[in-house]
Amino acid sequence: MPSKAKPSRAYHHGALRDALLARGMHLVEQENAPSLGVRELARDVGVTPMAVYRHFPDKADLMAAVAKEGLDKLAQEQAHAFDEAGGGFEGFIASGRAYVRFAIRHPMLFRLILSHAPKVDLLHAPPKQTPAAIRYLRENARALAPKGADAAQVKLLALQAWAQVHGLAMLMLDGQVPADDALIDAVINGQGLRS
Amino acid sequence: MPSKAKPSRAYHHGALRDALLARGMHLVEQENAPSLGVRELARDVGVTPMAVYRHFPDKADLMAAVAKEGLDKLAQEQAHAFDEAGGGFEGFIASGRAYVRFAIRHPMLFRLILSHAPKVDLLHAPPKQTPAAIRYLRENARALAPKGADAAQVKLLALQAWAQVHGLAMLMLDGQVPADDALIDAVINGQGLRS
DNA sequence: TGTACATCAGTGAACGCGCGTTCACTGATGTAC
DNA sequence: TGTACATCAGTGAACGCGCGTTCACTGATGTAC
Repeated sequence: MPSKAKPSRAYHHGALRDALLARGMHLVEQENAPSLGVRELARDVGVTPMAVYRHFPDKADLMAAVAKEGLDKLAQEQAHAFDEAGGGFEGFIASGRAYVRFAIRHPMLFRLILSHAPKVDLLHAPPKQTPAAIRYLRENARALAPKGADAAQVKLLALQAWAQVHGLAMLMLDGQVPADDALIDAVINGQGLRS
Repeated sequence: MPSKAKPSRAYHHGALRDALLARGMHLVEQENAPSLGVRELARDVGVTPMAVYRHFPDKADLMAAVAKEGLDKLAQEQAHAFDEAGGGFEGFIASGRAYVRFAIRHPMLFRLILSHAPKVDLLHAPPKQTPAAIRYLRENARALAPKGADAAQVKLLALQAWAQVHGLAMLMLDGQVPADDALIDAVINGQGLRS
């Protein structure tokens, strides 16, 4: 009883959409290729390339969806690191370290997030429109800003912190700086190296 | 008098190599595509794709050559900004600003430099092996480090400065932060925004 | 409860594209005798 | 000084690949009467 033609409708109710996103996340977390392909993803899920187009208008839209999930995951990991460190300044440092480590562990996803996630004007966008990761960064900056700092100063502090960890992450991703945990700590908390 | 077959040997003595590099730089400075293609470059220079392979073993080697030139150019612009600002701390700030502006003005070249230029371990490589841009960064850090700082602390300071400006550059390139001159200054010199 | 039919998520084949790279070649240049 | 020849920088055509996307279709599912 050979089944030449596979039965269609293996997924119901947008379940294939979920599967595409889940496998997409998985691939993008594991690989370090320049980009995730529509055909590649379809192959991985076990479906025709065209099936993807039932759920996403085009490749860019699919990428944006994966990037959004990735951004949420990054925010979660940062929040977790913050809590585990007991919050406060130590928590802030820990969340920065989590950011860099996330980038190193998932280079392709990290780049995807930066290139495809919704752009946010950190300095002017209202809180409602910012993704969790950014809102989180801002809140931390506000809590740690010197007393009497105005809103603009807080936002600038947040941006400086972001630029610092982001730059370190990118330099390590591009192999310009060794991806060394001790080095991450040293750069982020500003203390000199012990060696 | 139609000339069907173009005369070969239009370039002499590695002149085509120079032309390829020059036009490659030009293209890579102007465009913002993900990558420069062998065929694209050959087309631009007015030569068969295969002619490129007389001078470069493969695409990666060609890219590395362009990246190296780009890195030198970046270093020159930084040095120029440093001198124009009168050196010292102001010069250091100015060279950081020049770094970010270079990235914004030449996104593709900047990315190419980061991905294809020779990797350098900023913290451990001997000066002879470091490109001018990195040596320059180190010298600045040394000059500005607090008195009594040891070598490791100076190198860490250099890395922190690099991460700061590099992160800002990347965030602006990816559209996560507006590419605003006032913002660059504010982030780099650490003062609060005036607005 | 049974039947007719619209919906819609999938298939399978193909298009057109540009890429990096290979192969065999051509014809001008420089050199040795 | 003239001729024979090796060198070598280019040409032109083709290969094989994977991509995003189109088109026409099929067949199972859910719904209305």
